[in-house]
Amino acid sequence: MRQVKYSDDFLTLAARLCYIDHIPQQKVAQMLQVSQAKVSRLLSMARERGIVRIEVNAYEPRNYQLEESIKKKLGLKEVYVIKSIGCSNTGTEYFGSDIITQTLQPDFKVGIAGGRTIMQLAEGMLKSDLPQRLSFVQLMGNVGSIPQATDASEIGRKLAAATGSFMSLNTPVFVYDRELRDKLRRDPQIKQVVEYYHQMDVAFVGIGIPENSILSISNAVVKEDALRLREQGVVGEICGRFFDASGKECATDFKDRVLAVNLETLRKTPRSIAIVSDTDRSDAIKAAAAGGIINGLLINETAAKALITES
Amino acid sequence: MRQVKYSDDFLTLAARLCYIDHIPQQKVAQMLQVSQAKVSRLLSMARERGIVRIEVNAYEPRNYQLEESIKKKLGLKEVYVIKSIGCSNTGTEYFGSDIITQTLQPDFKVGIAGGRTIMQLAEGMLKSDLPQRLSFVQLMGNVGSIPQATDASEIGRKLAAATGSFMSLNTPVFVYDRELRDKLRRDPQIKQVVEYYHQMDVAFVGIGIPENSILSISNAVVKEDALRLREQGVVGEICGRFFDASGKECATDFKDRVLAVNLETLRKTPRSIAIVSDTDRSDAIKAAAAGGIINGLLINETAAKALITES
DNA sequence: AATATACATGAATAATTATTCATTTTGGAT
DNA sequence: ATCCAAAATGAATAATTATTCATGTATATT
Repeated sequence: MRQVKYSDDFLTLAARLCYIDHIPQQKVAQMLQVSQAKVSRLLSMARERGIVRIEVNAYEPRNYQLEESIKKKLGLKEVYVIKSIGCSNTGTEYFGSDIITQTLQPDFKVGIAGGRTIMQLAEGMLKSDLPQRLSFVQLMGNVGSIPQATDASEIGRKLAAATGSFMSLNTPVFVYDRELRDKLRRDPQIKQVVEYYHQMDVAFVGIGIPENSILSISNAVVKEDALRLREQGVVGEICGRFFDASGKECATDFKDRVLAVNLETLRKTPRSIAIVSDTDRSDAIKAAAAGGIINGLLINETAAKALITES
Repeated sequence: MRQVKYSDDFLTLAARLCYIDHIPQQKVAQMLQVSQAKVSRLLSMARERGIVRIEVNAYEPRNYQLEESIKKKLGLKEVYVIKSIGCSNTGTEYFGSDIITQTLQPDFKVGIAGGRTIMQLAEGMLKSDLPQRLSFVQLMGNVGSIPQATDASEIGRKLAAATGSFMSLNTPVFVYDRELRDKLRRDPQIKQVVEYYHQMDVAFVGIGIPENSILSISNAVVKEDALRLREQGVVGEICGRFFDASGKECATDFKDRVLAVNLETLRKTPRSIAIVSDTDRSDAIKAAAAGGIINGLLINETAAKALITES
């Protein structure tokens, strides 16, 4: 084992010249008779050893006040409102994912829906330190035959690769008719998944509206469908299940053809958390909360304000 | 006046992402929906506002222990030993200049010799915050007809340009014979300079040896001269004046031809400080101290160790 | 309102910093 | 001593950051 090569004194000198006197590394290199590359390395060592400390005031990503308002108004157990910065919500996923990740514990069984918002959440979670041995389970069938990054299966696979396992639901989200749906539900493999739903510690779902969701984007629900759904009293959608203003699943033509966790199961899951980033979901969120489909919400400030302001 | 455009919160966010999470500015720019240039500016603002603080352990450039040893051994009033770092002494001038500059006060009358070491000192001083209205005076004539950066006149001019004024000694350091020297000394302009010497608050001089000094480098003193000087008891040189081990000026053929402050004047100057960076000057330094030609010393650690170790 | 002025902005670019890679050095282990 | 593996090194290069510059925008002043 080689002894420590560089004295604190030497590192302190390099650090002082670069960080206090703002002398470029090239010149410091001349002064110290080493290469610029080494100065860069010395500085990195100095930071590691704590000779250089870069401190930044704490940034508070959450708007606690709004969180409390929403908790109260919608009767939710947990609400996270992520501050919107600039005109974008890009930072939202960054902090949102981190906050959500911190609420997970090793060996948790985690339900995962599909959609853009959940995908972004997952991407952020992968950058955080995920707990060990998480079990992910796919909450809804796949939206099309061509795998999409927004599919619950894709998202679950990636998460599981980082920590733990993944149980997939190998079906489309909507099948042709009720008969096929029922047959699939009797399949042992599918049954196993559905049983697993009852053991979830937490479920992460997106909230859609007839006109705008991953289903409409992929044309699983087209404009005419949306109109009809609205006529049938639909206010929102979770995992391909459409519900009315009271949070009850509506009797639509999709209801008998959907393969996904059912709303009653979500209602019984200890933590059922909706992840929302759009501002046009206020009514859907309220309905889901009213019906107890969700008891938690991760939302950005802009959407949260819309939620509080409207109605 | 425009109001403050960016909230602390926004700057804190940018700073946090860059400095804590180490996300490159380009990506932070996307997250915040601004250009990378702006992120760079935001960070600069954050540092300015104190939202980001970069702290470095204090670097101590001086070796106080050696300073005390040398003070005691040579009976000097002020000694500054600058730590040597790596194999070079480049950092020495950097810190040495700064320390010396801090001992100067506005309106000081400062004597300046020539030579490489003094030149480097001056270069460093120019980078420091010099006090107002310093008067510099040239302690020795010029070494050649072609202006050199190491000439006292060049050094003084530069310093004066930064703060205050400069009085030059418009003569060669060595003239042809005694008669010419004496005539020059009677010249009113020269006399004025010499009179000024008596008012100096501090003098900065280099210390040479016959074989190695700015005089030998410029061939004003050649190898044969050096040999002869050694035979005549010369141990060191300050401002073209050669002295023996007791610090008394030797009766050499240069003595009658030199145009420079005389050693007696230096002896009476409140602060007469030698700047030394080479290790082969130990005997010369001791002699100058013994004779009271200098009462102060700025030296690097390597040379200081040689000084303490030898004899 | 019209104009001037200072400030703000981002694209392009310059400057700086970090990393890669080929080579050398170092400190053991024979 | 001789060899080996690990670590260190700097030149070249890639990546990142800061600055310049041309243009746009807001504020103040006629």
